[in-house]
Amino acid sequence: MAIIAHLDLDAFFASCERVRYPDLAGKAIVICIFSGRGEETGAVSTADYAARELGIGAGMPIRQAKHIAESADADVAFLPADKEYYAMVSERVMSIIEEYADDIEVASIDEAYLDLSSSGSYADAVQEMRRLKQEIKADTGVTASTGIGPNKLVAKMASDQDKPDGLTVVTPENVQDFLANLPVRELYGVGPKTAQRLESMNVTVIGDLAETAVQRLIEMFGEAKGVSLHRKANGEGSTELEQREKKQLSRITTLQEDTRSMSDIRPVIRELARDVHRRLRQRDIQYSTVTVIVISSERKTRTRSRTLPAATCSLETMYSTSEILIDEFLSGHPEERLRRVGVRVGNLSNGMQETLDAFG
DNA sequence: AATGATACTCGGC
DNA sequence: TTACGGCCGAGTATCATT
Repeated sequence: MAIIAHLDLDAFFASCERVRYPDLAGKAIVICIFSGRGEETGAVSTADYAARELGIGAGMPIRQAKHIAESADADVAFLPADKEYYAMVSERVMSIIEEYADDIEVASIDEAYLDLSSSGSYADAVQEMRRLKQEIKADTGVTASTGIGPNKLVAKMASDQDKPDGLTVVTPENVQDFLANLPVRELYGVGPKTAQRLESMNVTVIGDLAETAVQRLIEMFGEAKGVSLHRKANGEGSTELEQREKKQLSRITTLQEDTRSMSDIRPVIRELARDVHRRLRQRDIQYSTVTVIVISSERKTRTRSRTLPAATCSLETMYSTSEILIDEFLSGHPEERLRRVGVRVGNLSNGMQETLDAFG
């Protein structure tokens, strides 16, 4: 039987900064993404646990977070996000994790799954994870919350139970009890909308969901989602770890001011495209879909995309396609001004696309 | 009707 | 009083093809 662990680095970006700047000891840390429009406009990316206690959280406007910090007369450091540095720390952590498992799945910059099946027992898997947590802390200074279970779903939900720096084990015989009393909202894949619809069916905890006839769930949510909810509520999940390949790459930014003028937007789009292109080259990847992301003055996000006849790595194609898509969007929305714009490429394939002219 | 590709939105972090 | 980023993958709607 499979034994799977999930590991989640605690308030990861904030932890990285604490490692880099030991003088921050005693202060709460808030990682910010500044929009560049004003001195302190932007949003919170990560709040460490001390900041969370004050009521500061991810997604919150920086101004609001600062207001909270001032009102509480708390000592809070607001630092700009440095993603490249966090990616370096993440790589070090992931390479430590690799030494502890036959196979790992890097799920994101701060999350990974481990296949610990060869540990033999849950007790041994627990010992392995204790040692792993210690080694990560000793080598990189960051802490992790971990969960162990019979599949990825249970392991991930277990790792959510005790944060920061926790370790929660759910053995196969404990899966039902573990899930039964948790609010449905905590089931991975249940957001506010699904939770509300479940509420209307008098389903409030995962145990209720597990007892609901799958047919009823299908009627409410459709075939795919109904079956998926039923399986998850019953603690069923995949034990297959995947070698994830990036499916898309994007850059998005906030414009200096709201505009619908192509002469303002074009240079920005080009800069974003150049950056996306640089990252594609680094990885020797080609793309065949270009998407532009636009956020209007009213904060409404929309996208327009186009799939090309063939994969390419051309920067010129990325420029021209994104400009056409932006143009089309503006023509279709003559009243709207844009606040933010982004460029995304998808349908990625590994390079090595030899030209086929030998056949032509 | 079934299948797969594409286009677009949503929400987690 | 309000305050508002930059990513990513999953989910869903829609379309083309058979």
